[in-house]
Amino acid sequence: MSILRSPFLIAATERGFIHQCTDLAVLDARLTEGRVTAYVGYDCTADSLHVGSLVSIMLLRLWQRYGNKPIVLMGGGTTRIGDPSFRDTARPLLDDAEIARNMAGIRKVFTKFIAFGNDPTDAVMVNNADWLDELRYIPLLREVGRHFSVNRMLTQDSIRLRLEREQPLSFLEFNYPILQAYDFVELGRRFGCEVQIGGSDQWGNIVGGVELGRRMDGRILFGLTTPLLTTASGDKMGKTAQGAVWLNAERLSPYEYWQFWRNTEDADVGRFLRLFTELPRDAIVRLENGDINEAKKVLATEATALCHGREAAEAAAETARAVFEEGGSGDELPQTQLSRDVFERGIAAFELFSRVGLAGSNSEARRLIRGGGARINDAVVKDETRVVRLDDLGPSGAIKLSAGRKRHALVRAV
RNA sequence: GGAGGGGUUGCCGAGUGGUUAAAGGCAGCAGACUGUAAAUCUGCCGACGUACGUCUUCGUAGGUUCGAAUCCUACCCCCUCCA
Repeated sequence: MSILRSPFLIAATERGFIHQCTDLAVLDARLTEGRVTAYVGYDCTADSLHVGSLVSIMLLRLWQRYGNKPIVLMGGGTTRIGDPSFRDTARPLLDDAEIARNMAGIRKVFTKFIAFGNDPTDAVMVNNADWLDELRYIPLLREVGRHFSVNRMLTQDSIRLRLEREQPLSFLEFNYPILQAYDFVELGRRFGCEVQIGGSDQWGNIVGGVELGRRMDGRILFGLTTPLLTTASGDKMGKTAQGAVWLNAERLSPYEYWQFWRNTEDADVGRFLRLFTELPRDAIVRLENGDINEAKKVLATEATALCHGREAAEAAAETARAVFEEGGSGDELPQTQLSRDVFERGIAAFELFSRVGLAGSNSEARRLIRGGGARINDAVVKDETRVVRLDDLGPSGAIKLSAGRKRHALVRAV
């Protein structure tokens, strides 16, 4: 990584986006010549993406900001196969309806981060089902399959580890890398796409595409991978109390998203500011050298603004301030509405916690309360059968429930 | 098709007739300490029930037994080797 000249690669490197590149020097030269097209592919395994995908999304955004063209590839076809990379078990087979539904959800995420349209640097979104579905078997084997060495495929880490652990690998899954490689070739032909961006776990698949492009079309293609995101303590990033950190507001509210970033480990703050916000370098350096908790708030608000809009981010920040710094409450807390007669009749505390989702079951709610972790209107609940009634409603007409110090929710009677 | 090995609670992994809702580890939740951080310590960690308790779970379906994750039968799935 000596002397980079292209502004994009300089910025990407500086901000920590680059893990590996098939040929950094040549790509750098290529980027100084003019606009280049790159793609990232996403399989439609869920109806939203989560922060694990965010690094590549942010890199694609950076790519666009520096005057290059992004392609977002929806894996409508490859999702029907399932990427076996670094997994011990096959993905559950999704039917076409689910894939379509998931694709619609993922699409929404991208419009927040990438500008689509018809200008030269506007992004386009394509679906690999458009070409993969039409492939015929024998021609595919003859034109594409002959370029792949099974020996080599078996030695790729992404596959080898599965075999070494004696976990089943179906022929269906084994074909995934071939189809992903073919995607790259196809995008080269259709859009002049020269670069594939992906997570470091995609390295093998990406290199497969680069080589296939050279063999089939004599094209020079590039692969660029982003680092796998782990926290400073070594955990895979993106897990929270409720599960994955989704980018879709329907699955994870902006407030909860903000909270996720607010709880970043100290040691990760600088790294995350570079990757997940667009603050200039000197601003980040200033934050790093200042109050770490203030820096986390900035990180949370900036990252949330990119994903959910500035307004939602400010609202989340304000609620967080009210809740955590004043011990109060705020509009952005998760809210549940229960019918008024529930409170007229009275509802046991454990049931209430379970109903609003602060506990996964009545039993879990009981344990939470027995362990002293539950509070109603900031008062510790000592008896799990304590009955909650209308007069527990505060002046705002809501009851504030807390599970632990960080998880809060509001209940309203309607 | 043949031979051998294996399928245990979110994951890994003990357990070969009762005291086993099932060791241990990881993950998770809560408490303490803090700073909505990390590390550490403590408790919890199938469901339902105020509780004595009840129900469901050890690939599936039957069976033996007072009693089975543990024994028997059939079936399904996975791995390895052979054909």
